[in-house]
Amino acid sequence: MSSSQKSSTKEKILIAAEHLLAEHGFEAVSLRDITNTAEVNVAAVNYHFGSKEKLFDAVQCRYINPINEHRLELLGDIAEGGKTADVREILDAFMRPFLSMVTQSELKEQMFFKLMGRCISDKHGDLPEEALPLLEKMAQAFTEAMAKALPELPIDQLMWRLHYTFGVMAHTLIHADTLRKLTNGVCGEPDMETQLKWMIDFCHAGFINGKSV
Amino acid sequence: MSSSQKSSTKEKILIAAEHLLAEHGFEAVSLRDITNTAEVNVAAVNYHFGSKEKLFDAVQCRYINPINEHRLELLGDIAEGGKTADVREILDAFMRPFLSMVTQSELKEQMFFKLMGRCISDKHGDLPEEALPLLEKMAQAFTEAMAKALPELPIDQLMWRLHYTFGVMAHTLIHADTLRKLTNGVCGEPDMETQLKWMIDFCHAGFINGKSV
DNA sequence: TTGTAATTTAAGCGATTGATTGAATCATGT
DNA sequence: ACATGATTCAATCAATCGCTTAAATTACAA
Repeated sequence: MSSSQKSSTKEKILIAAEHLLAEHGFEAVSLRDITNTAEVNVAAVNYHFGSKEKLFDAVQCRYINPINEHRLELLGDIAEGGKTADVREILDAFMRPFLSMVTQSELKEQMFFKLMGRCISDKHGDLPEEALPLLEKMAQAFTEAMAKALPELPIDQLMWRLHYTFGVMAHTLIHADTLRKLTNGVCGEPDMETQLKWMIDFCHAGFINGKSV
Repeated sequence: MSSSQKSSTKEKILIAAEHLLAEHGFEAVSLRDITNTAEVNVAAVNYHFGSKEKLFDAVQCRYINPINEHRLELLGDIAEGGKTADVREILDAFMRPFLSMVTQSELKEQMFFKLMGRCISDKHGDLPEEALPLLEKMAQAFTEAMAKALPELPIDQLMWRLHYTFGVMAHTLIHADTLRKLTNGVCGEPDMETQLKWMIDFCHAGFINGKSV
């Protein structure tokens, strides 16, 4: 029963897939790459998941759905009683669940970030069906909260800025180590909390854009 | 001699590859996808380019190198005589060459943006060798210019903010139409100049982050 | 026109892809 | 011990992958 006792074939596949998809992306990994890493038979994937595509869906849903639930939960907390949430609080509620989730996953920090970044950027955005309803609900809730916090900002600009925020997160998650290599380490190794603060600072400034907080 | 007269096999391949790579990404397109679209023989790719990988390199270099040259040129203009360039000017010099290039390419606007975005995000950053020296020169020049414009900003934070700026651009380029679909058109259809201004506004605010301009 | 090089073509190479099969093995309850 | 269902296995499928070959075709200079 204990998960640490021995991992089932299904979990071994999931874990191997997570690592390989994070490292090489969704298009570049074959079933045999995964089953060799997981040290299981090729047929096990189709037995346990039905197809390669459904395995990928499972990998994505494993973290995306809990993260979006956590986002809605945090947003609900800061907006309780109908009070208007602060822009910074909203951005924090949007980004922080990634950091909470990384401690729960069995993936190394960087691996987890890259995997999440790929869920956003790879496969030109076709997330699994099981993730879409919650995702849209989350997107709508954050759009509304942000519109309430910035009532003067036109809705189209607001949406594009949310889009930019998504871009900052995705690019940072995927290419963090690329930046480290490119700059010979000058960019430092900020811990997760610092990384989060910097991203929120950047996007917060971009959202309020000169106006007073 | 005239390019409009008839396109050579080599150019037909390049054009087909540009469209398909923009639409589906670098990992998901096969040689036969390209040659079928271009209406040429499969062997033509290896005859004219040497390999699939070198064809992809050629597709990327076709626009990336001129864009980076244009960036350095614009940055040189605004920093001439040793004067310190403004943050907004630097961001403009960084982003604008994309817009200048789209009018020169034979690709539709959205296609071109998606292709450029994929050059940044796909293949976990392994750009062709022929593009790297100029890219690094450009990156260093913009880092220095930005450091001069924001002397109080620690170098590591500055680099991360440049990284965020890259993310805003890449994500916007690739997923512009995704946003349009997701929001049922509420996000509008801003023209290129507006799109550029909005991105620069967002990143500019993120860079100066509350400090006076 | 003839000779030579450049280009295009159809056919096929070995390797790998996702998926399937039926038999072997394992686990579990009676 | 036996039966039953769940799981794993080696073997193999057709399809597609990037790439190569040798012959046919074209372009062009002498």
